[in-house]
Amino acid sequence: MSTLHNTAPDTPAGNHGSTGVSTPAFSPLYQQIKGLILQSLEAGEWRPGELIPSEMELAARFKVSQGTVRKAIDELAAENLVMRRQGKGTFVATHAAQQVQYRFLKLHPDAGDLQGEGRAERHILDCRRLRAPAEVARALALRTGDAVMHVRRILSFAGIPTILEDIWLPGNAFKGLTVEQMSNYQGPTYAMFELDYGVRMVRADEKIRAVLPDAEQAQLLGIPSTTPLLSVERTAFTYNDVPMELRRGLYRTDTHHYRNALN
Amino acid sequence: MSTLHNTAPDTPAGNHGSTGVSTPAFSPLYQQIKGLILQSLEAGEWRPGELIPSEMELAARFKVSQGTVRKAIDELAAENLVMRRQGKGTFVATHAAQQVQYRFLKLHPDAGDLQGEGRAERHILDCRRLRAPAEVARALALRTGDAVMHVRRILSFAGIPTILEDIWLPGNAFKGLTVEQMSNYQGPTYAMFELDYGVRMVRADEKIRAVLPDAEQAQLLGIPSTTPLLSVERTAFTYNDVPMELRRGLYRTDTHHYRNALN
DNA sequence: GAGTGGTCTAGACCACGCG
DNA sequence: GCGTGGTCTAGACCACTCA
Repeated sequence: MSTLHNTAPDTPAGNHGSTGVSTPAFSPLYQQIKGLILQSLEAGEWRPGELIPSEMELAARFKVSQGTVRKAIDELAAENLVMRRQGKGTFVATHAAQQVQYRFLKLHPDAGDLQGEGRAERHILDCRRLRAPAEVARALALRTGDAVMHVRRILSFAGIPTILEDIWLPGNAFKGLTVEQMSNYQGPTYAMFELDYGVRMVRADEKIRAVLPDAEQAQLLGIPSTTPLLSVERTAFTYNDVPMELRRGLYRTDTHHYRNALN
Repeated sequence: MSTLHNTAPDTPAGNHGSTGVSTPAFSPLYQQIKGLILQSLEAGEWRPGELIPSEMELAARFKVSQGTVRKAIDELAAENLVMRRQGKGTFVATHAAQQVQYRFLKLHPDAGDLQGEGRAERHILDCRRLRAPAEVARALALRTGDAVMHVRRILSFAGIPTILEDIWLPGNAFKGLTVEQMSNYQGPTYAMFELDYGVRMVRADEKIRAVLPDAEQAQLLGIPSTTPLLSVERTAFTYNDVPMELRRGLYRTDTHHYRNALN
């Protein structure tokens, strides 16, 4: 029963690696519990949108107090991996959830507090399997030449083409992705990834630059190639910091802006 | 002793406004404690960088358990208003702290993992008092024509002018700001604001666009006016969401990029 | 009314920093 | 060795949801 306590005399559970100790690496119980819950999430024991066991149940399963499970879940909730709802339970987070749709999209219309404003219309230009260029392979932790899926699409708001996006996905995980799939699914693309491919994007990094479009890009967006655009290069990760998507967006910022909250 | 408990029969402390009740507005004890600590922070009872009373002391002061104070401080720490250090105590956050310097600056060199890389050299172009244009007044919650301080400066990295920045500050709070002050202070400008004006920036919002510089801007940065730049418009707030700075930066993104973490 | 998350308490013990 | 924040527990009660 004490395999988790690293204060236990014989079977400490901390990271007592057999390697030369460089860090004490004390890990509190609730962190270990968090790790176990995380494993279950990765393994798909509970799927996106589903209810996970109650705090009491988990406490019983792991032989710790409710408070300890609570603190573990607190952190998972802070990282948007689960969502708590008082009176109902704790749910596995999903991009399909109404409250957090388009969580990663930071482009907002300048005026419109009418953020509903009619969701983006998507126009898929291309969707094909190809060999990963060096840069894409690096971002996705693949080898150059490995199979990747590539999607190119345009997002329009109120009929105005606003975002030109290139998306690269690991070929293995996204085998068989089609234009129809990208077009027809209602709601966030990331929700479709969860549903159809069991891949849940958990966090992302973005690198932002100001650029001028080349002739093709300008033409696709219907703007002169002297209009400066935001280049947003996003790497999205699943559990365990595994990169699962590289996305390069060109954003028009004459009617929209990228909004960021600094804390 | 029970003025804080809104479960107390007679003197509930919740937001029982005399206005028509639209929200139950139940507010847990730890939130109320957080509010009280916040008041002390605003009032300057403890100054940036200073140690605040221990959890036990605060628990005694507010007549609650340590755990409740703890949860209040947890939230303050999560919002970067205080910093905990095990074994030492809890400190009022400051932009002068080594660990969080330039917390709001998201522009990073492309290659240099050498993030030390020699801090920015500042070149102050201008610093004068003037009457607030409409747009500035709106952002700072002033009236058009109210006095504001305006600073224009260039930040260079490795000798290359990279950021052209215009800063507007409320004239009242920043009376007497000089070029020398802006130039001479070593370390973050926000740390100087804390030290010399008792104004601590707590959070900020940024609106980002891609733009082309006008002739003057291009000349100041030493680039052709066909080079697209990042326009970063920041509103920074002190306690209580009071806006205290409007800043408009033009960032070169040929050698640097704006980095953002999406959670 | 039963079940879930949320709050609050009191007490014990641990890890850390410093004199 | 003391004081600080950090962890863990056990138990009571509150707020919310739903049948």
